[in-house]
Amino acid sequence: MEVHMGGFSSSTCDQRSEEEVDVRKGPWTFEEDSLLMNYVTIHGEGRWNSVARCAGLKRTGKSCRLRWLNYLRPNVRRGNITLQEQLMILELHSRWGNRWSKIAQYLPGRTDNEIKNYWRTRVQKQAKQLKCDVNSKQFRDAMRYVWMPRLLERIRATTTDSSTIQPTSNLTTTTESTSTHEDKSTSQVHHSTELSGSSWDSVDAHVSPASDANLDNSQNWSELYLNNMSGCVSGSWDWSKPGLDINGFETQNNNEWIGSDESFESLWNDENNWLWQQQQYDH
DNA sequence: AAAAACCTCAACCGCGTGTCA
DNA sequence: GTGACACGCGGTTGAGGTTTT
Repeated sequence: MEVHMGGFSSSTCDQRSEEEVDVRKGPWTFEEDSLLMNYVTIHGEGRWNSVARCAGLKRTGKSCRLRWLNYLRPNVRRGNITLQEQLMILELHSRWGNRWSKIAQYLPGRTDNEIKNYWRTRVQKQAKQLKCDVNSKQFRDAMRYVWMPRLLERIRATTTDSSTIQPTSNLTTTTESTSTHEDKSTSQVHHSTELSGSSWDSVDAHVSPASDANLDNSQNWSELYLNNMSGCVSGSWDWSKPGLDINGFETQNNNEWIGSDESFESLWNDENNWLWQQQQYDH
């Protein structure tokens, strides 16, 4: 379906749209990237079908939009998902499910596509290895009471300034009282995962998505979030709160993103062992 | 060294929603 | 109110890279 809308309607655009018949698919070339980058830099985002035509690209508007958002857009973060980001993904997914774009709002520079891929390749793989559904209570509990506390500990270990992260004592206790304590797990997990649609909306109203303007605040932003998370996974988090109170994060000082990815793989290996042992124990 | 299996992630697709004439 | 179109989202695919056998 070829669309001829207003927007960037110049004579050259009109001419091109008449000539255009074939649409390119597949990986983008350097030349295409350059064309799109230059055009959007000058004219701005939006009207993607027009962008495709006027920039001289034989691509669909959709394809241009996706390429821009996931790759060319400034401040796109690439590379391994950090421990902090993993933790946030787990937590936010427990609240919102597969609302990737929503989750991505709280991970500056990360795209919904990246988060979605992370979830599918890493998290769902874990569930598969445990032979349980990713949405099952068993797996959710494992995430909340084993995996997330472990992540927090890892984060603490890699954080030079530990003053903003709570002591591990809480976490250790939590880890030791994992899914064998059914009642405790149940009450908390249910609070986090069985919110009604309207509750979700009220959560939205209390949380400020990270914007391009505060990308550089990511360290303190994540640290403050993690402070909340420490309470959350250790059981001291008050689930009756309407949402994450992270509005203030946006006013924090600028700092580099903390943590490293060096223990990323070992974390997963550790986690495999933890979860596997947990499952064996439960059985 | 080569083949097979597995993993990652960029990109596509279909659908729902918003906007505008 | 309705239709056409743009946009955004989530699910899915498959090429290419990596690891295992």
